[in-house]
Amino acid sequence: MVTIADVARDAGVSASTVSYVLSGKRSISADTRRRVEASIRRLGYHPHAGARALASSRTNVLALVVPLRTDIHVPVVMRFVTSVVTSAREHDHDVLLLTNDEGPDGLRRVAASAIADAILVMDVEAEEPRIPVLQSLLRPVVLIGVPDDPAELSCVDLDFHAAAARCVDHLADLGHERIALIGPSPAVYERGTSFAGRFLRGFTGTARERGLAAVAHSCAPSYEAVRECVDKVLADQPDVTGLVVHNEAVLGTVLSELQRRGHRIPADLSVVAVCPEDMAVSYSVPLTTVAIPSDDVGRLAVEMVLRQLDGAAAPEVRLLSPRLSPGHSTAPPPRS
Amino acid sequence: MVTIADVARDAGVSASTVSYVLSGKRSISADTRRRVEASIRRLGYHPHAGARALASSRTNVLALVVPLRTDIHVPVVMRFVTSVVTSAREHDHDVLLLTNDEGPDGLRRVAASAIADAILVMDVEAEEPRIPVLQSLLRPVVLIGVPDDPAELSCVDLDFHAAAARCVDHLADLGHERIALIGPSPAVYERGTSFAGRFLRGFTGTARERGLAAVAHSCAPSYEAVRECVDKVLADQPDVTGLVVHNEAVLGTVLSELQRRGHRIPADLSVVAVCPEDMAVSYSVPLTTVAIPSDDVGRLAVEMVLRQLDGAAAPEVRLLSPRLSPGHSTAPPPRS
DNA sequence: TTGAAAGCGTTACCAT
DNA sequence: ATGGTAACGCTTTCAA
Repeated sequence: MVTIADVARDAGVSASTVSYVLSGKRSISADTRRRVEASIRRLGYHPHAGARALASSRTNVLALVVPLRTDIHVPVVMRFVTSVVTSAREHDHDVLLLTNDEGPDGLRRVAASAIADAILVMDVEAEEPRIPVLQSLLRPVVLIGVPDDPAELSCVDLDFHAAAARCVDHLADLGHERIALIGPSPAVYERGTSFAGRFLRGFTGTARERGLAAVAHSCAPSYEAVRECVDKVLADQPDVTGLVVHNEAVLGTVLSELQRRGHRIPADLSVVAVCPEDMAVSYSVPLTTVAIPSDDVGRLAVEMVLRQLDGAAAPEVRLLSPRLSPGHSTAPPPRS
Repeated sequence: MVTIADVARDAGVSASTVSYVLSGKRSISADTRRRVEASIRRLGYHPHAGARALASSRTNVLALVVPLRTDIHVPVVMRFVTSVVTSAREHDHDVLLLTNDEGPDGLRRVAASAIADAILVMDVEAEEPRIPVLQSLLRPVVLIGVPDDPAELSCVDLDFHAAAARCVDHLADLGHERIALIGPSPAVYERGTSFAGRFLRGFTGTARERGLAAVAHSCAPSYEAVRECVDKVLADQPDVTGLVVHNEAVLGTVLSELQRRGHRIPADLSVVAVCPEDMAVSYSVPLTTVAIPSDDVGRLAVEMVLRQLDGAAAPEVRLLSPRLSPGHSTAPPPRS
């Protein structure tokens, strides 16, 4: 193994000088810097991560807790993961993948063993049970999602309440009076997943404010569930003209099913989808969309947690404003 | 921070004894062991990962290189990832998530910095360009997928050639004479993804052996592509009675599209799907399936790499035998 | 069965 | 602007 001592010898300087060249924590003469950098390249030197961690109490690793649940839409999860990994690498950090099956002990282990410097948590619930553990870790934490009581933990997410409002407003502005929401799987609501409740409240609240008749149903990701759900929507809201779909997993199936039943989009029925931007393009009709900005959220999560590590930031809650991109799936309601 | 010295003092033993209690590398009297373990629990001691890595040159971390591509089906990728993480934890290892955007340097960095002990690589191509780097790392590597020339690297995957043969045999045994394959996205073939070519060769080869007329088409994951692909299949093989779908992303769309066009499954057309087991259950017809055993593959990958780390194993190529689970989507062909 | 002590490769403080 | 040298917390050899 090539060590810092090898580089130092090769460059004719001391080990500490090599270290300082690498960290930039003190000024180095141009000449010395060049020689050291040349030696580093020539020898193919890479600092030993463990030694570094031991000496500096910094691992340059971020732990990311991902959900293993099957009721959450995997492609969406993966977008967040990708964004976090990419952003982390841009800041010279690596990402350790954690799941929840170890429970609180897993978090304690990672934090106490100094395997990672900080923790990012996905799949946050309204009454997030992990908050006490996370607070006890003495390490920066960022939740991707916003619990009812963040309790001094940083959070970042799309403002799902505003996102729902945006959807409803869009439909209301077009003149729709009877609208419906197809939301996430019942399982997602049942365990109180934070974004689902926030969106639902935004939907019903705004509908009430705008004087619209509104119904909401959850929908499991199976063909039968979609059919039942569409049945229920049409039963509860017989002359529905506006539909909000906040469920990436069933979006395609919902659209086919509606078309199968003879509803033309948007002539008979306007549809607004809530999903990552690039997901909305793969359907026959270009959808009117409120985007889930997974890239921004992931990047912000990383930046927030790194700022905390630098001691330069207090915990904060960041809700990203929704943006609605008009497509061809919404139009004024049909005159009846 | 609680150190091994704290535990040693608390238990009235030396630090080395605590270390040996933890590692089990020498015998400890029952009494000492109890006292040490009690102290560990009471103080909440967790060994410092960096210190450990430095002293033992073992990080207990496995690096996993995942594809960021969008042409590969994300839920399938995630199943492998999940399986790897779970298995790794069962063997007291953590998983570091790597992507390919750093290129070969990323692999060198991770290996040379001793951030991870070994590397698992997903999304393997037939002419895998990463093989030279991987060989140069001096660390155990397991490829999840099999390149044309593994060159002394360990590999594990479903035997896709045999899997295709199994599909064709099943249809041939039922009496089908004209069959078709809907394979992965063109992009997957173009970059020579290992499993795609192996499956395709198994398909055409076995069809020839069995004397069946066979056509094969790739299919991008969009509604239009599916329609075109189905068109092409029906044009090239007008009286097709057996269809193999090796493309999780379009499976549902293909089924709907066929039904929309009046093909009853399996009365008019038998369909065999190649996909993870649990994916096959979410359709209206329970599908005849050749399962992609992501759990087994991920677990084996971890076990193989750990065995190499223990020095107890040479590189090996493991191809898992396919298993066909009969569903209600295949039947004898209609009499014409 | 246990203890003492020498590393492991960095960082960062104290000098100069 | 640079060098020397204690840490950092653990593993493992050598001794007893």
